[in-house]
Amino acid sequence: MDARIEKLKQKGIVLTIQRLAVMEFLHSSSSHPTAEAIHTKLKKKYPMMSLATVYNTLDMLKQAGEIQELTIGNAKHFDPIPQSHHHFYCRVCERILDVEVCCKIAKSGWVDQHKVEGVHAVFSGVCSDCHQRENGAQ
Amino acid sequence: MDARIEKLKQKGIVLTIQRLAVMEFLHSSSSHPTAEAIHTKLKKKYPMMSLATVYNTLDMLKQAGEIQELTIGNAKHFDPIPQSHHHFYCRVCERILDVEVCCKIAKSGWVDQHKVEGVHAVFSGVCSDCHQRENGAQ
DNA sequence: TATTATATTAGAATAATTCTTAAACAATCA
DNA sequence: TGATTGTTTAAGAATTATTCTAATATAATA
Repeated sequence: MDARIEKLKQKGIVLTIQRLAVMEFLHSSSSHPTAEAIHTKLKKKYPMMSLATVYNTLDMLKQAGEIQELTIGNAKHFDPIPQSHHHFYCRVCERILDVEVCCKIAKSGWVDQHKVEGVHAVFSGVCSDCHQRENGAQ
Repeated sequence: MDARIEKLKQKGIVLTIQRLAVMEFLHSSSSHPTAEAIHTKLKKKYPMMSLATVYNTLDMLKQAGEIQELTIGNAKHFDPIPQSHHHFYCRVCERILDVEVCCKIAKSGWVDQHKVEGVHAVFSGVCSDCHQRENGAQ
């Protein structure tokens, strides 16, 4: 966490309680929360925390290249890992999880004559936790 | 088009001018328009056409499995091909195009111990048209 | 500590989508 | 064909997610 704070300081970004709280929460969570979810959670600890501040902070972190925004389903989710990677949406627990796979097509640089600069895949199905819960006892 | 109309009739769906217009427009367009874009276009031919009707019709077609909804960027786009396939977003012309590739990872059925039921990839970069325009003359 | 610039809050504003309700329409039946 | 019935439409109200506004609070710096 300290390394991240240092990095933001060097970029000339003012560090506030609210900003640190949003950053810390994002990094402690593995399910890629929405702005609303972040606000709901943080309001318990910091009752004055405004939803607008959560949006502002997320936007600032995005601009600074510290996080990325994912549009999955109907909501915007925030991912503390800014590097491009793929995701898995579990239809049972509705969490969004990181997956570590590499798209060979994107790596080649071309798809159907189009020049590829990036790719984001969202897999969907049943995550390992939910699958184990459903089938493990049998 | 007639086959599609027949299919909807068999599903007990009432066919109206508005619904046919939305269907026809979607199938004639290759760039996966938003509800707003469909409405704007159709209003020229049918001035009474309501945006709510466009949304209703798209929702109905989605429920009927005739189209699919794509959330790409900040907007919802509609795709007349309901079968799962992947897309390419061109950052120059901002169109969304179909690409025909197969994800081997999804095909295997598993990713990082999660059970995969589907996958949707969005490639981004410069489409072949724009790339040719930019580099073709050199 | 005083200054200055930036961030925060609360609530207003906006945009996309959905809901509501009376009127219009399509399908069915007599 | 005409009446009936249930469904769809249009217009605008309502809702939801997000962004903007402006006064106050806070952080960094001198």
